[in-house]
Amino acid sequence: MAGSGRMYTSTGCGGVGVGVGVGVGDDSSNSLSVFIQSQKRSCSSHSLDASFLSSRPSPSAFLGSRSMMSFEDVNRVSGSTRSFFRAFDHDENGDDDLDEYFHQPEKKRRLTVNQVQFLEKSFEVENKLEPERKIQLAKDLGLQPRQVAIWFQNRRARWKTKQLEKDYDVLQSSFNDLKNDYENLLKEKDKLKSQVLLLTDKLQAKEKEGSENNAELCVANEADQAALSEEQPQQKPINVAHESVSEVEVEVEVEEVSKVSSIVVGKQEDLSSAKSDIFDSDSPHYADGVHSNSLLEMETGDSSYVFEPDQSDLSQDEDDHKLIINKTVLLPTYIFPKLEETDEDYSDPPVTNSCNFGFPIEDNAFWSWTY
DNA sequence: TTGTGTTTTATTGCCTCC
DNA sequence: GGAGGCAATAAAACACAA
Repeated sequence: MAGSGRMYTSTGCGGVGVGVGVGVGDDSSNSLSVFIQSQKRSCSSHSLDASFLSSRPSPSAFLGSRSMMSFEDVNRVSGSTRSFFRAFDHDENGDDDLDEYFHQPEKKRRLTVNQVQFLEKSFEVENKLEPERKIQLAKDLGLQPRQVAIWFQNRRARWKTKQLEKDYDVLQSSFNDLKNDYENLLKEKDKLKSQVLLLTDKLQAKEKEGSENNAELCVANEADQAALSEEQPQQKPINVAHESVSEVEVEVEVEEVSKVSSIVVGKQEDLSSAKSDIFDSDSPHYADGVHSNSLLEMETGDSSYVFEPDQSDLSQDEDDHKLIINKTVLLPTYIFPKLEETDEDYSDPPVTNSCNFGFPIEDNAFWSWTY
């Protein structure tokens, strides 16, 4: 044992190296040697070991036979007899062993099963030890108060370790869950990304087609305008104005599509950063189903991007002028209704609302990350 | 029986609280 | 300043495979 012991005089414990205290209690007539000799005569080697261990006949523990005998039923249930005390099983040199024992420095001895059970129960009630309880427990168990305090201290340390292991397991499993979610969302994102590219190509093709028609219309309008100007020179040509607006709007639409595309496609970094936010998923930020729309508004600067089922018909069998549609509905209908064509079946989600575009509500985190 | 890893008991030094 | 808690550590006791 390294160094000198810390002396706890106030608790009355002897600590290491206090000296052999023999029978100073109410049953002081029972000297240590008498006690041991009687045990040797009446007990098997095991019970001798048990009784001896339970009463902790260490130099510091033998401060009185009262504490020595106060704890009942001290059979040591488990444990081998490989301990130091096996020496007492040999009758022929028992006295020599006793002398040898008491000239040896203090040895550690484990508490009995019953002592430990008693302490465990007490620990369950309260894991901190007030002085009164410590004294009482020490009395009940035939231990030094200091031993009880040390046991509680070590027990608290073990409890803390176990608790940390539990916490670690919980965190580990929740991390794995979130990791799986994240990987699924990445896959989903890639799918959407390719869809956006496809639709952008489509849109550009339509735009090309539209401008060709516009050119034809312009030629026709010029002829009309010439005829009309002859009749009503003051009147402004309505069709021309209409068509010039159409051109502008087509441009606006293309810009908006690329804008939204970049929002969807260019959010790879956001997903990465969202990784670190995963651990804050309790935040209402991620539970807000409307949040995605709000973010989209912020990105586009247009509060009119409310993705509702669009009544506009963008099919090609309509007049080409139908291409020019209010931008408030054009983009969503170009991009999102096509989701129904994907492998994923969103047609019958478990829970949906008007803000999650038909995605299962639990997938809303995706939108929080993407937008 | 022995070597080795684990558990338990105990010590030490530092810190906080009263 | 003393009491008590905690982290780190030592060392004995114990379990178990070879």
